[in-house]
Amino acid sequence: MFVIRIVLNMKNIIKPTLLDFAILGLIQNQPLSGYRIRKLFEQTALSNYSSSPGTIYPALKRMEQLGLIEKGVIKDSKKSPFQITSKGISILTSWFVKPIEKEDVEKRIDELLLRFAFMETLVDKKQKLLFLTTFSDYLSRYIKELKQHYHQQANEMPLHGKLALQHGVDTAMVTLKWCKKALIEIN
Amino acid sequence: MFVIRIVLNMKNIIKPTLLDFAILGLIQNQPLSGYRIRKLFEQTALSNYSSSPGTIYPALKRMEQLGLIEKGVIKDSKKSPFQITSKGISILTSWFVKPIEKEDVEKRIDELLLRFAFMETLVDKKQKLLFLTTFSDYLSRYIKELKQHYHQQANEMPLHGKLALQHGVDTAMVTLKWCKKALIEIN
DNA sequence: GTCGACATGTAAATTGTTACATGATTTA
DNA sequence: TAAATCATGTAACAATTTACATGTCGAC
Repeated sequence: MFVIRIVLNMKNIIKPTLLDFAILGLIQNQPLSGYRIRKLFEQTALSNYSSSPGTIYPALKRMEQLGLIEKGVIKDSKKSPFQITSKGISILTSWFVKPIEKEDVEKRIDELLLRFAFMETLVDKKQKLLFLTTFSDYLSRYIKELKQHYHQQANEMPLHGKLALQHGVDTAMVTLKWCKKALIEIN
Repeated sequence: MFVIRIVLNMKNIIKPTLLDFAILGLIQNQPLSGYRIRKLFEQTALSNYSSSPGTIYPALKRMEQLGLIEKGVIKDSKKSPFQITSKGISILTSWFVKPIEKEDVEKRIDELLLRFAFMETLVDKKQKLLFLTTFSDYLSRYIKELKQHYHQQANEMPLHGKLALQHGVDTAMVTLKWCKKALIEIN
């Protein structure tokens, strides 16, 4: 039996990776060369993202082809660092304001933190507050779930399992506290 | 110019992925089918690891070929869940007792927690204590570094940058506290 | 007898890692 | 002038995601 597979590879749907967003976030304010980006990734430790050339340079090429970044020319210099395009800004902004989901809070805290870290200039105060309150709400619910799970299962769980789960609760709680703090600072 | 590239693809050096270790950890005590493993990954939420069939089944095949797991046969049942082999146990154990490095604490906390969560039965108390104390030590140093970084750079940092960094400090500190608690519980 | 859960897989595309390779410029 | 750092890439490989595909079994 023959199956004709129609691939809907819509080129207008751009789905950058976390690494792509991290790069976009870094260059949103000032142009940076691939090398500078790598160094920032190494140093700031904010990132789990690899800074190896085999990661950064292909990513830059990819994003240039997608029109998210472009090579800028600097007078009196042979350097041509990458700068963000308006398309890049719009993609980055829509990442910032994308509604937070349950799963984000349970599995992708890092991504949420990255979004927050870079959203300073591109979104307004209202959006920032919405981000933090939604984040808080999902965190509260998640913590409740974890605690419930703990109390129901604690008897049958091995010690190390309990402790690992406890770590999950602890970090979720401290993140919740952090949200409250951040809400105050933003105001 | 011709270059003869000698590829040292030593087959005796097995480097399982985190997903592999998570699976090994799950089946170390009881055999599980691929499906059961997937469900556990979905439910326990302990894991960021994907539970899609395209992830789990190839991983199981890989590990079976490496001799880390094998299909066990259950009487009165057509099911043949995977069980860990002695080779699997030894690989898993050496992962547990692998010395913790600075980078692990700074970038791979998740992996450390996973190691801890599964090491209960396969390593002795001394190793567990060593694990936690080393973890603590690196965490303390890391927190010091982060705080130093914060105080040096805080003036020039944008608000969101400061807050994100603060979150890093907060979670590192809560993890340190967790280590102390766990040390007491283990004793 | 259909729906949902159980159960296991494959294929293509994408991503990321590791290792190699090269050359310019600065600094000691 | 040698070493270190700046700077940019490629190639081979390994791993993951997404989507497709199939079949069984029990419940209602």
